[in-house]
Amino acid sequence: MHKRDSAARLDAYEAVFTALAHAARRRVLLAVYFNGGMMSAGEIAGTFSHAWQTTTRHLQVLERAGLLSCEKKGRMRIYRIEKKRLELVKDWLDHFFRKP
Amino acid sequence: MHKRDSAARLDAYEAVFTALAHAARRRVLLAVYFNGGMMSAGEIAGTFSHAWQTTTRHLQVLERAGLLSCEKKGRMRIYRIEKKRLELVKDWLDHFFRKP
DNA sequence: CCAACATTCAGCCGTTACGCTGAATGTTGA
DNA sequence: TCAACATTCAGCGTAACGGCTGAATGTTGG
Repeated sequence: MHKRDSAARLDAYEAVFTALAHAARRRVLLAVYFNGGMMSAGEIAGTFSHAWQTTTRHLQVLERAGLLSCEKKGRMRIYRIEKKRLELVKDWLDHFFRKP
Repeated sequence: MHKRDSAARLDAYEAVFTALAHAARRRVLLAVYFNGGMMSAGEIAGTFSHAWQTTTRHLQVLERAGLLSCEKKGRMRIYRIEKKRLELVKDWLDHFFRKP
């Protein structure tokens, strides 16, 4: 199980850091967070000037990375921020800041 | 000065998150850190299986992002980790974890 | 001075990222 | 039922990324 877990963790790092690499996706996370942690795809797309189809793809990247989860609510999709997943980044950083 | 500072900060985020987006570059930072914070380009390249010219480019990305600094020492180049710059990531994360 | 060495520079090349647009899907309200 | 709406899917072009290789640069020891 060790091997699997650490492999999974490596993939998780990969997904999370890749997701955070784009300014638009970082902005999405901030927007959702400061909107109370939940926002519909349309609201999110509305905060950007580029085509909402483009935002859709960013949302998918964030969801695949586990940084957003989404729930269908009628004809709209509500995205929720997954703060826990952001802690992966914290964990990685702690390699450098942890006291000996 | 406010405008300039915040613009610079945005660029800094961009550079840092982009640099961290690649597993090889994250590995470089960890390697340097656990080697006492300093390592020559050759030593770093030695920890990878791909051509060292490829590592060179990764090192440049990290240096441009301010995550590594480098000092010429004779015929070798010593890279030092810039922990302070890593704190930018911490700062960004704190948006989500700061107590109200 | 010169050969060996440490490293970078320049350019090729296949793959992926990200913007766009034009459908398609699925849901709601009248 | 049907039109309006919210959202995603599929495909296209361009630009960037990351691997490679073949030089070029600069430094050292003998």
